[in-house]
Amino acid sequence: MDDTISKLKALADKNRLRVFCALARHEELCACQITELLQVTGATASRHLSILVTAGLLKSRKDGRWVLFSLDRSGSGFDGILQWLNPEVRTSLTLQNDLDALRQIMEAPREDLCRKQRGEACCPIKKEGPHNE
Amino acid sequence: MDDTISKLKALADKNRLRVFCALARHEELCACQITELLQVTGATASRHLSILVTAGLLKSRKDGRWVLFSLDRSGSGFDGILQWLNPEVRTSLTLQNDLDALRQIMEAPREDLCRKQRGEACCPIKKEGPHNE
DNA sequence: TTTACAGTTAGTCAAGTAGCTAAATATCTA
DNA sequence: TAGATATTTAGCTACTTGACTAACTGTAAA
Repeated sequence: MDDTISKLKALADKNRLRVFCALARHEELCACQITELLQVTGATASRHLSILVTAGLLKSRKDGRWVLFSLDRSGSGFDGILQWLNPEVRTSLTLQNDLDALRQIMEAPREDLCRKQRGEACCPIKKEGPHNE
Repeated sequence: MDDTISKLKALADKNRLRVFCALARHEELCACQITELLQVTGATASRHLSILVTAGLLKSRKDGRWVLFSLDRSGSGFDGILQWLNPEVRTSLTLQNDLDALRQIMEAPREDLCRKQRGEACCPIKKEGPHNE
């Protein structure tokens, strides 16, 4: 039961749900891409990611100096989660905007993306747009 | 999306998850039965119930001086939630114990149950048992 | 072997939340 | 109507959590 509650808690946060849904559409994303998507500090993104990994919802692998995250589909009840959330991904404006943003984030090489993440904004990501729901 | 997060937040609490799972097996329960199940004050139970109702997971109806709660199956993605949680209900010791406790709680008439909920314990509910998981 | 940089961990703060008691709001019964 | 009782609301306290900055740990390139 504690396991289930961990999963629910992990998903019961807007930023973490955004990450999870983004990974339902993109096989793998690195930490800096997720940081860029959420528009939070790298530390904050890292914390969210570790919560999702600990809950058994994501898994990660190292690739040189990058860490790549993806859904961990092995967990029990995982299909139920996806079945529940899939309509959400299709209809939520926030999540749709995320997919648009991700498309642009992934166009830039990761090196460029991360270059000045702890300085000024680096990437010409179109912000704004219909974002209320 | 906020709607989904509300549901996730509502379920991401042990006591509320217990209530939800109890109602997945018993069509209707009144507030005092749930209070007895959770072993918290009536005020605390009421708070949890209102969170579940606000999230659209439960609905309630008045029956005289009692308020009866049941699952609100009309919400989008509700089946996904149940599909996710069903294995949990079958395997969690806590939830199995809850079902045992409920059987006894429902044997007593509600009047007896509630009579001294704000005094000493009223009902011979067998506590203890295998409760670790 | 420096230097740069991707990512994590530690520490802090503000906001949110679960529990309680006490008080308020129905509803039934004598 | 008065009193008992079922539930909710209000107010408090302790704990949790999401955000940040700063410091630390790898890894890769100059």
